[in-house]
Amino acid sequence: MRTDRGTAGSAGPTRSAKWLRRREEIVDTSAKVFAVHGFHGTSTTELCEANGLGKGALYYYIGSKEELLVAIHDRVMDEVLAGAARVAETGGTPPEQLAALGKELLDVIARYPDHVWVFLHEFPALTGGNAAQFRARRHEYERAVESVIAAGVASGDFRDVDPKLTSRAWLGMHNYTYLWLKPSGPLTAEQVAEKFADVFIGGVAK
Amino acid sequence: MRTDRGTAGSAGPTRSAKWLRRREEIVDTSAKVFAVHGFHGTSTTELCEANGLGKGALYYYIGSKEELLVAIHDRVMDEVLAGAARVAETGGTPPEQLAALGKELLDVIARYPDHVWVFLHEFPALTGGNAAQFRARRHEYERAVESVIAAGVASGDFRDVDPKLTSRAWLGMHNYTYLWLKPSGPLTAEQVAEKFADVFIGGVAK
DNA sequence: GTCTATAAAAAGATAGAC
DNA sequence: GTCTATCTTTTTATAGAC
Repeated sequence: MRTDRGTAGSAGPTRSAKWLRRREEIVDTSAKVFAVHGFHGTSTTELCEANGLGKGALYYYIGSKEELLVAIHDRVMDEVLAGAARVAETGGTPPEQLAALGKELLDVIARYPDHVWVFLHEFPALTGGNAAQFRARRHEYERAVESVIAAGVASGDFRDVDPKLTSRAWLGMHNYTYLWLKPSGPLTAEQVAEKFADVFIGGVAK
Repeated sequence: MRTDRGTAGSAGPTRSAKWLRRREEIVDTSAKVFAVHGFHGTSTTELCEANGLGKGALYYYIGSKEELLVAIHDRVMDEVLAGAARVAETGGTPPEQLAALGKELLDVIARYPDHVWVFLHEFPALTGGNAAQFRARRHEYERAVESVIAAGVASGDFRDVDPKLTSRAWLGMHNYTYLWLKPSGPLTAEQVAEKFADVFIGGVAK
């Protein structure tokens, strides 16, 4: 499930476990800086300072600044899609699945606040194939949400709402928590997800 | 209600109506470019091309690139706060007021898609006093939404929900439409607002 | 008002020593 | 692996002609 583009995929040279670990650290630290100053607003010099490295050392781990952005996006999409897969595997009624999707999504947002911030703000900075691959994965997730809502309409659990429009409402409500949801609380991701499910599922219920 | 910082406020020189009109045009055109490439991702050279001006001419209308960003944020906040003021003036029950707030907000998002995109993505690029003033106005609006929800709880129209958390859910659902709501449709802002009100108000109703 | 030319600083990325 | 020095390009902004 985890993507490997730009790390140790079959295209590039094989790297040591130590190199891979250090690279992960660099990605996570850089996400924090990008979340504050933005992708284009962050210089490679700033990245070097944040990571405690010189230019040469930084570029020993990355091929370009954009590669960091790709890794951050992949991290988020890996986690989000894994959550959706767990929900699909567990099954349950459409209302149960929608509630479970909310819990999984807010869990990712709370665990990776910086990565998610970057993901939601800087995706237009991805270029070429990187942008295309990201769009495809984001679309895949959004379609999964839409499907659960459509299933709820079909089962009679939900009113006859428009699945696309309603999934967009649901996504907005949940994604927007990136602005204030923190792992430190006061509310946990699970508590927020439950309150959101009360409102949203109550609002679409027959 | 309209702010004047950086245009023809009492601090700077008085400008002709023609100069002010041209400046507004430049702000609107620049919003379009910022919405695509981001604030830091857009060079002044790009802004010159988009506006059909040379460097010298562009800087005849603006003091700095950030001044454009301020004007874009002010445009959005002016419109959003004016909408909230209209709702407060009209009055009505809390559910009616919340529905009216949704209509007003989506109307702004549909009429100023580029400005709103910039507003939601690039507000961290504002510096110093510009950032502080923006945060205050955004906060003022969010408190207005929160108050209507608190009033609904007090009146018994809504369940005993947490006004802060619930206002955040509402804001997310509505603000997130910036990604897909267009003046060209297929759905109008008003139609979307009605569907959203059905879900949200139904979900918090007693 | 708008232009061209240019200043002065900062950007992303690389080279080569250690 | 990490450093310093540097290359090349691009950046924001200004000067001064017209």
